[in-house]
Amino acid sequence: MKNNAVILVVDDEKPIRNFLRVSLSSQDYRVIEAVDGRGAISLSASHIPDLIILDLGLPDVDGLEVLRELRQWSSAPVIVLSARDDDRAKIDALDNGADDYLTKPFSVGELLARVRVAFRHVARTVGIGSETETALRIGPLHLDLVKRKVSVGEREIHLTPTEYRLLVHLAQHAGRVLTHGAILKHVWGPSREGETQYLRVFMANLRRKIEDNPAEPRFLLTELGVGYRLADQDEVERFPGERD
Amino acid sequence: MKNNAVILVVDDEKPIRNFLRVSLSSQDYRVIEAVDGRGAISLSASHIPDLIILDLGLPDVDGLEVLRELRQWSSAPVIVLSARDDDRAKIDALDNGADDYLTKPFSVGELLARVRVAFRHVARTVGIGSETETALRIGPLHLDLVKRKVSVGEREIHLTPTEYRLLVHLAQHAGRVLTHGAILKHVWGPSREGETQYLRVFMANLRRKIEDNPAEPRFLLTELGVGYRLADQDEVERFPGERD
DNA sequence: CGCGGGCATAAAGATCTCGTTAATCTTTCG
DNA sequence: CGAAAGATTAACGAGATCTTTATGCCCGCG
Repeated sequence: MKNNAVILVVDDEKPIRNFLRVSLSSQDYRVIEAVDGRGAISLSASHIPDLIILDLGLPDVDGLEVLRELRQWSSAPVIVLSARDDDRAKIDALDNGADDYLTKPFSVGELLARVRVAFRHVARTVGIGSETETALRIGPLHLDLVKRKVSVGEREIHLTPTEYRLLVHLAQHAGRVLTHGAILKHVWGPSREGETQYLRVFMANLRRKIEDNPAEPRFLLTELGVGYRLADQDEVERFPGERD
Repeated sequence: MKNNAVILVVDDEKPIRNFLRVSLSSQDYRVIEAVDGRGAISLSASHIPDLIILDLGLPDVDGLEVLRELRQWSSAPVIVLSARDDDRAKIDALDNGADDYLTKPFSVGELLARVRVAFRHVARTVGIGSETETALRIGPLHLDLVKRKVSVGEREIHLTPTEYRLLVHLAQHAGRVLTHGAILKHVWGPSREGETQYLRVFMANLRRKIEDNPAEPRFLLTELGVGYRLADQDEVERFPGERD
């Protein structure tokens, strides 16, 4: 299966954008592009990229400002590119929410390696003890965050990008109730907070795909008037009937 | 505020170790040191550092080998230092489990900033996985505010949004008498203050759900002419008939 | 002994929320 | 370019929840 991760490239220089697009696409990343700060913010809000590559030298807004703005609601990793090689610039960027800092000119190989590191971090979830896992399991439901694959028991499930983001978000907070607003903000971006109807449609779709009996969900539970909750391990195990 | 994180510095050159020790200690990190690969592995195993700063040019073992070894069982972030500035070296290190790569000579400020980034990543992953303490317990009555779950003994109780708000409000003031007006204002908003009858209906519903014998409540006590009170720990532990 | 205030409970609407379907755009991909 | 997949929007029935009303109980007081 393809790597459906979406990467937002923010740079005002066309050659660099082209260069990055080609390099990233060749690794099966999906690339979207912005040429300035405002575009970066609005694209982030509308497309919810999984990673952002941000040139600090933007024509309209200060790159750091973009970074701070993004960090208000997005937790996607940000790799900063910059021509400036001085300490101050690096420290400022890193302390304002950047996850990495690369000085131009940089090599594609290094950039791709650092992108892989960033995704490794995202996929990292705490498992038993101090071991880290790149997968989530709730009873027979299994999410592989690296391969972006979902399965119930032995059955592999195909999810659309939005469905996947939604399920991962729920799974990372398994057992907890998430309000409609919180889910919408994280999965659809801050502009769609309030569009509860989206959520209902997607929950219905998800249930159809991962529940044996969508009318009586075992995993995707409704908290009426509040939001949704993915059952945690204990809850799922109480219902016999399927091996895992 | 003390920062008790333990950082393992692995470098064969004493001046660099000294330099790092001073820089890191000044930020209240606790520093332990190893001069070669074998020492690094054994110190990691015995002291379980929270972060590792690893020079790749070690006298005994190849740095990459150390990295791979560590990654078998440790998930502590590793920041690699190296004199080599070529792509191949960086990519190899990053793909073998390093979280960051700094070329010597580097600035303290940048190193510290990258250390902060690494800890930010750790904090995020453990934050999600760890259990939170926000729970209230009054005898067998248990409220988990994070999961939004209520149980009496082993029995889970389903509450409607309003019932839940009401119970939480009472529980947060367990043992104290709350007037009708105060409860109404908090749970329904200021406009409904005065509608005491609401409250009676909801108290009856709550009692039916959480009391063994709603006619002789153990938890939800009526203060005649004043308001209601949730029994505190001590009261509940006595036998129901024994009050007063 | 009857009365009235404060309370508990039940039950009948009224209202809100959810799940589902289906139609319509939009984007992706061959 | 056309087909297919995915996202958005609108509509509606079913069910849960909230509000309102009605009724009966307990108890102190005249």
